[in-house]
Order: sequence, then structure tokens, then C-alpha cells
Amino acid sequence: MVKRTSFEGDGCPVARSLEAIGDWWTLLIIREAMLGLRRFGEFQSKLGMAKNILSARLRSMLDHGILAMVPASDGSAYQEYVLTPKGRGLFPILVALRQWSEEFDDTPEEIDTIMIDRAKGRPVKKLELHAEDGRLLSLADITLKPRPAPRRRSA
Amino acid sequence: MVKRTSFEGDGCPVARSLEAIGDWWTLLIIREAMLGLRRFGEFQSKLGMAKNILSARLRSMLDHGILAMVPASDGSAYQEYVLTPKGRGLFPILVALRQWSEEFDDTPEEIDTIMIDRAKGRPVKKLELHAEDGRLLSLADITLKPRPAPRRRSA
DNA sequence: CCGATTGGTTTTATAATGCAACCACAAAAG
DNA sequence: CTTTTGTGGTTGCATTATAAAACCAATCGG
Repeated sequence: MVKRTSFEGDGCPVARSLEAIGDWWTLLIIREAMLGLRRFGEFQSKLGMAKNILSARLRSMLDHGILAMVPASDGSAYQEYVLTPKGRGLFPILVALRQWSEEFDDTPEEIDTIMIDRAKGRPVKKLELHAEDGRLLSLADITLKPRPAPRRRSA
Repeated sequence: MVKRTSFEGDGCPVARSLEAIGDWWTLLIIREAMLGLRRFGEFQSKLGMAKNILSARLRSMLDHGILAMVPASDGSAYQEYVLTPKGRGLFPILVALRQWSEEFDDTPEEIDTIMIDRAKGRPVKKLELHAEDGRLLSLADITLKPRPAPRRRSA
């Protein structure tokens, strides 16, 4: 096999995510969907991508349950692509990508938008990872452990 | 041009991140680096990827300042790849990817590891996005705004 | 009903990926 | 110090993905 290796069977949850959203365009489509775009043509003109690629990505996201097709919105007979809860669940990933650029990009002056708290109009804070007891955690504070065996009925 | 479209000039910080880490293998290499791998052969055998691809990805990450080469560690004359602060800054992205799988994967029983707080041995909480005043924010609570013009000396 | 727009599919060309073979140099063995 | 092994790659070729453009059917606006 020379096809692009699939991570489907992999037990690593990072690999499993990448299997669904790890290609070039998917996250950008999702970003636009989160900003309110819904129609094929909107995505295509906003992102400037080839229509066949967009078509393939949309279908893949439908298959993965990230997007769903809904009948209308205006009165037309066309369909629209909307995020499912699973799709909206990608929000922290986009925030993490954005904040990494904001913090480490070599030419941050080229970044043209900032994410603000709609209620107050103020920039948001950085994503935080906490322990159960509330302590703020960083890379050095965590480790991986095998998943506990699933509960059997008579174990 | 038919080459894979580059997001280099794009002002969107998500696109800019993807330019650096948006390909198939990069984040998996970084995951392994965060778990302690440092040598070419370690990455190659652990990930099972082609050596030329690994070579290209490592070079790209060096160029992007995500990895650095350091001379030794054991006494040998070989070199090792270690994460820079910019590379360690990718940690929230990996956490976000992991947690998305944990929450939305169709077959979560196939996920083989969980992330735990090293100090307490307990699972970590979900990533949280807060406003400056501490309110927990979700997708519906945020919006984007053009980046404020950079301060000029005599403005 | 006629033309334009929307939402794609098909075709064809190029770039990226995967695998295997090869190679230089360091390290270890004799 | 000579041979052998292991590390860290590069090179060549087959396959796959991506891109751009042409094409096409259904829908909508008048």
C-alpha cells in the first residue's frame, strides 16, 4: 500500500482527531462555519479553494458527523451545511491554534484579527488546563496512563 | 501554480498555525517529542513512518523554530531533536485534539490512554477559555475584531 | 421560458506521500 | 586497525492527493 497512512485503528486520541480533521482545509472550513457561513458558494469564495476539494472535504465532514445538511434557511430549495455539536466541539482546537500563532508567530503584526469576549469587547485569556482540584497544569505536570479496562458486568 | 496552496501570507492566525503544523505527521512527531523521544530512529520506529518523510518534517520543524538540534545527551557524537519553547507551546493544541476525541469519538473504547495530573494521578479537566473577568466562554460568547493598528511613535 | 446563479462532477496536470534501496559516518567487535 | 553493525539519513520510483479549469444539472430571477 502506498496510500496515505490512515490513523483509523490507532489508539492515540490525537491521531484519531487528525484522521478526521488533520488535512489542509478542514479546519479552515470549520472556522468559517463557526463564523456563520453555511453555503457551498460562501465557503468556496471566502476560502478561494478549488470546488472539487471543497466538495470532497464537505462530504468527509458529513461522514464524520462534523457537519450536517439542513434543508433551507432562506426559502430556497438549496441545502446548507451546519455544524453539529461534534463540529462545534472543535472550537477549543481552533482557539488553541489561534493562540499559538498569537504567542509564537515570527511576524505577529500580520495577524489581522483578535478574538474578543462578545459581552465585554475585551480580548480573551489563554486556554487553561486544570487539575480536578483546580491547579493550573502545563506539559511538565501531566503524564499518560493506559485507559482503565472497561467495566464488565460480572468483574 | 498547482502546488498545494500555502497560507503564508494569510492574516488568519489559524491558517498561519496550519502552515507550520497542519500536515499529517507533524503533530504526531511533536506528541512523541513531548513524551520524551529525541532521536531520529526513535521517532521512526515508534511512528512507523517513512524515513524520508520524517526527515522532511524534522527539517521543516527546525526551520519553523519548533525543534532544535542539540549535540548529545548520552556521550555519542550524534545529534538529538528537542522541542523549543515554541514547540512546547503546542501543548494546548494536542490537549484540545485529545479531548475532542475523548468527547466525540464514535468508538471511544479504542482510545488507549488517558491524560492524568502527574501529582495526583487523576484525570485532568477540560480546557477552559475565560474572559478577562474570569467568565467561562464558549463559541457563542466570542467574536472576532480587526487587530488594532500598531502603536506608532507619534500617533 | 430564458439566462444567470448555485452547487457541484469530470478531466487533466502537478505536487506530496510511501516504500524500498542505497549510502556515509559513527560505534562496536575482533 | 580492520570488519561489522547501527544510526541517520538521501535517492528513485510508484501511487495518491490536490489544483485548476471545463463541463453540467438543477434552481432561481425575471
